[in-house]
Amino acid sequence: MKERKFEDIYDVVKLIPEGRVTTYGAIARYLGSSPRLVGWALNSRTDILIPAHRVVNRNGLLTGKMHFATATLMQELLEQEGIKIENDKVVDFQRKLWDPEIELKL
DNA sequence: GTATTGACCGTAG
DNA sequence: TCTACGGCCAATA
Repeated sequence: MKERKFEDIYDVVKLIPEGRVTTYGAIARYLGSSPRLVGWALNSRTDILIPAHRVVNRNGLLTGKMHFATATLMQELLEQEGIKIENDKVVDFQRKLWDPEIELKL
């Protein structure tokens, strides 16, 4: 795979099914890169259509909500998919967690 | 070309 | 338990 890590990140994020969330670290580990690349990729490439609202940090906290059009947009989108948000945090986060390493199994 | 930063994570004190 | 620091890759100034 000669694709850049960026392309891989977008590809993985796009593969996230509705009602599921993933973490920066999970994607980074799956791609063999560092979590910063994931967050930085989304922030620099917001022009690309990707369900970035399904990507949260290790604690299930919506850290990147501030980067969306509105601080509540991320929460609304997640709730729209059936994910409950409480205090800017994903409820049953571990259960809704979608890890590429587990789901894609390499 | 060098320095700093970024939507993070893990370990150490 | 909480706080602080390093690591990783790429982009911007």
